[in-house]
Amino acid sequence: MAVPTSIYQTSTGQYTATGDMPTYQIRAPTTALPQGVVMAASPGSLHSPQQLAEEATRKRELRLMKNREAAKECRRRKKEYVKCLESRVAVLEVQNKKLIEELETLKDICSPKTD
DNA sequence: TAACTATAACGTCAGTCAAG
DNA sequence: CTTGACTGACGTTATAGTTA
Repeated sequence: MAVPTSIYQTSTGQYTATGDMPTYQIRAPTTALPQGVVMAASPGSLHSPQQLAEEATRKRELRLMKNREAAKECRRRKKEYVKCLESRVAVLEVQNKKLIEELETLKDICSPKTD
């Protein structure tokens, strides 16, 4: 099943906002591990099925923990992006209102008098 | 006050994509 | 091809507001 890519996602995964608003490019390499993460022993030192199972479990827990953090960060960025869009909507609505008013004024000025 | 509803935040899975 | 980061989708949980 194909998962549709987000309409607000660039090819590199950053959120973008068009127009005057800032562009988010905050994807940074995550080098630091969360506290409490123990690095694996080198693969060559694993032998017994017991050790292999423990290694698999450890890898899974590490993956889940990283994904947990990634999901939090992803949601935070998305919220920020939505906020950004909302404030842009507000600005454009004000702009639009002003332009409509200006248009009405110009119409009044330019329309032939009918007395 | 208990039962219900709406909403937000979360954790996990599965899929995509870019880099190596 | 493999791997790691990212993110949509889904189910769960917590919390606040509403109603009988």
